[in-house]
Amino acid sequence: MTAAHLGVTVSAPSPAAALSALQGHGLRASAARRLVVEALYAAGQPVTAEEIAAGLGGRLPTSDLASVYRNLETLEECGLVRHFHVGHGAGMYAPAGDGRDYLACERCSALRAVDPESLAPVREYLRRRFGLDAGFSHFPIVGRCSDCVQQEERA
Amino acid sequence: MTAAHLGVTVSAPSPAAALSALQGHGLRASAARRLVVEALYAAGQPVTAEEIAAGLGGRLPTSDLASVYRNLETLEECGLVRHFHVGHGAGMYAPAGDGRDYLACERCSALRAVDPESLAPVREYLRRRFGLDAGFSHFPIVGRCSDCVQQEERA
DNA sequence: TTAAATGCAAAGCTTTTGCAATACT
DNA sequence: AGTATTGCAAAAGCTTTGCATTTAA
Repeated sequence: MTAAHLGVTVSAPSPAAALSALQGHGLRASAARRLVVEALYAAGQPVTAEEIAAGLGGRLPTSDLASVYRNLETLEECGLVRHFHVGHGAGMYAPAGDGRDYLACERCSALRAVDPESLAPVREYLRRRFGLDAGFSHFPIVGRCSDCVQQEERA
Repeated sequence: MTAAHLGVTVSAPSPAAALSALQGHGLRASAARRLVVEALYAAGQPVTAEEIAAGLGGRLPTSDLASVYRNLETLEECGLVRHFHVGHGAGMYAPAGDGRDYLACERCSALRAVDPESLAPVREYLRRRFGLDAGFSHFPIVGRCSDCVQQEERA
């Protein structure tokens, strides 16, 4: 059972801290891993494995996509990374413990970061009414964002 | 712009009615289409394209998977079928206008049908607080069902 | 030194597409 | 008859896996 499977989240405040944490788990801080970690922090928002492998579009060195996936999985098992799924596209990855939840637009794919506390009433309602424990961290709420709703009203 | 794209839902009460509706759209009621429609109604719950193509595991004739996908799309464009996505797996298809929403368990994959009205407070909250128009019909709410929560508490 | 990690290639899974053959109207 | 639809095969998009080679500790 891994950290991620236990729901443990290790809030690493920086790439260096994340790599130290990795080594604390007996894992190596390889170049490929450094790249993944740096990309996640540099992006400032959730990114896909593909974007990481591409060095965030040139800002960082590139890496092999399969290795990126393997390293994201490793980092997630250590509680340093989390990922979630939105719509049909590729999975989105972010540093764990970023203290954010996301709302996704199914039309324009926009991601809106929100305070997890602001979803507490929803979680509470679902728990009480259905016994459903919805975290929204792995499968965020998907809908149409206000911009898209307005656009559709005009049309 | 198709019926489905307009958000129009044509509640066909039976396979025969659905096929009539199809013909009303100038489309043909082919054998392959009949199979898809009958499978959707016979299943009584959302099913995957693969399950339809397999004739619901022997209960019905089989069909080509690519044709099933094409026919599901056609039916959806006529407002006769809807589909939604749960977790990582394949898309789930059901007759449109079944008057149900679903809650999904991310652990055991169970689908729980609920009265759409029972999610109104959640929709209302999301709309007011975030301007998010969440229908939950294409991307249902995902969480851990009560059974799985209990199991985890014991462990 | 040596086990962990990488890079490449190939495969898996769901869904889509091209196209000649078929079947509905 | 004429066109919508089918079935098959191939490909696309995301992710995982096998394996020989490299590299961190």
